[in-house]
Amino acid sequence: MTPTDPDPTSDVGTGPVRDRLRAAAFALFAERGFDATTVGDIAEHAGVGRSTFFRAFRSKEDVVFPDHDALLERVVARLATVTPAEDATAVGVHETSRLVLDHYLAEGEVARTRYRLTRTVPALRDRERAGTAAYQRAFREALRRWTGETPGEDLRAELLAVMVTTAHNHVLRRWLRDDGRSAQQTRDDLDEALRRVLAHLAPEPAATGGPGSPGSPGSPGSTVVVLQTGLPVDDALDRVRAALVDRGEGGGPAAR
Amino acid sequence: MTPTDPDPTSDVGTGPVRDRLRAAAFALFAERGFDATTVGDIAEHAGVGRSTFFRAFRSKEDVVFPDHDALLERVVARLATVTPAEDATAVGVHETSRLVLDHYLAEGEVARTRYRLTRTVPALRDRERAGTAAYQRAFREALRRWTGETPGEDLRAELLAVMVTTAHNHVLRRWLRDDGRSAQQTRDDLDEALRRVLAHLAPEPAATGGPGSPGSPGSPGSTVVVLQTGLPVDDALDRVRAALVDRGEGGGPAAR
DNA sequence: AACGAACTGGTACTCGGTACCGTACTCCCG
DNA sequence: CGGGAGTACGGTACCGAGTACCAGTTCGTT
Repeated sequence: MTPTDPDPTSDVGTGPVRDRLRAAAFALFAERGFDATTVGDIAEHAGVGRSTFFRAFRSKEDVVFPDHDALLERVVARLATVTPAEDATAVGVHETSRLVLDHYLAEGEVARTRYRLTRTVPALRDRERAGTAAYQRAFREALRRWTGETPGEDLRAELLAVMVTTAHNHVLRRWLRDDGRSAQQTRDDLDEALRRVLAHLAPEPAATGGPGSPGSPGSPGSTVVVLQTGLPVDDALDRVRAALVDRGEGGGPAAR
Repeated sequence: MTPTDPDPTSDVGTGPVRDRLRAAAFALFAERGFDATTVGDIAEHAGVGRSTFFRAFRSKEDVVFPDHDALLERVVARLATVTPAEDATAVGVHETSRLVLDHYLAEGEVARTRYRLTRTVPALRDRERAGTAAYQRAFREALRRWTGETPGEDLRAELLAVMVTTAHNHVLRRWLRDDGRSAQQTRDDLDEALRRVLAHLAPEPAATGGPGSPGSPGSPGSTVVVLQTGLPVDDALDRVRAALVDRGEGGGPAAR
């Protein structure tokens, strides 16, 4: 009598109906395109009623983005373990990003099909943007816990978060386009891209060296020195010493 | 007889009807909220028919984002003059970003009202994301012309574009939240934020020391060394020397 | 006066999404 | 074996955004 529809806020749920609906949807999308395919078409093609479709998926677009929420939860959970130590933050962000990449790599051709759709249909494009925005938010909040709440530091957390997701998506898209890059090569690409990005983790990387740019002191992190390539080592060390003494600091190279 | 509806692809067009519609829309949005306001309500409240609304605005959301396209065109036009010289790129990006900021500053309370709406309504949130994505694309293409087409350089253009728009939106949002920051202070904030970002314009700042992480060699740029704070200077220099010799490099601190 | 362009209102339609109702099936407990 | 109770499903009705189309009005021009 009293209908007890299960969990309308989540579209998770395994069942043959759900699979048939997804298969029918992708078949019709490939045949007529996304916009020209109505929900009624999909349901009819799967042999179920229209109501059943909306019970299995929250919306028509959700057929294309099935387990996005679950992955996001895993990301948030992983980032929750990030501690305010620089190294831990770096590896935490790195591993979380790797987690997302591996998810899509495991999807294989499914991910590529979805990519082709998102590149074509504006509605799906927007939907994917919302997804990456959710990831950015997760990374930003995690980084904010480390960088603190000072306005200047606040921007840095936002920049780092956006850089991480951009680097990840860049590498991922390259694989999705299928340029013959293997999964392992793609993972290596992510490692290299994130190394470039996470070098900016150190506090105020733009404030080193040149006179007149003091940079924020304190914060139990590290100092970044930018060296030009091609000079003798001893000469380089002299300048490093001068720069360090000038700022009243000392340190040892952090192994990263 | 034969209907000659003007330019359905653009919603630009000045007229008293359009203004009345916008006024009525914002009044109703403030009163009942965006979702609870139907297009029929807006039209009725403005004293026109429902068809007239869709002739003045492409969609219900377009009432909130009126001249977005025009601003984007100005951005693209300004960025088209960016030349492949480092300094010219920096000032070009800087000035373009400033152009966008000034646009919103000139809007005043209108921009703040829109901001409040976009923070509340998910549909408008998505719409704004699409807008920033368009800006990012414009900056990315402009920067790509400078950084070239090599895959590694490609990522750098994307990172810079996303950093620029993020920094811009960061300071803009701070003003939109109305924390008592004046327009001139906000412009200064943008200057400072963009200085931090555009410092990364230099080629390949990311090859870091540390054993086991080789980093990309070559590339006539600079080397970044991360130092932990709190150690004696001499000890630090020993480690720096070891790291440099290990990589077969030398350098001097770059003034940036 | 005639004519056409531009603007407008109204009607009808499509489609995504929601709410609700009734029903068939299954499982479980007495 | 029989009867609730929960669950999954189909069907219907409805709302609102957006589109297509038609018809009336005004205005300027010849």
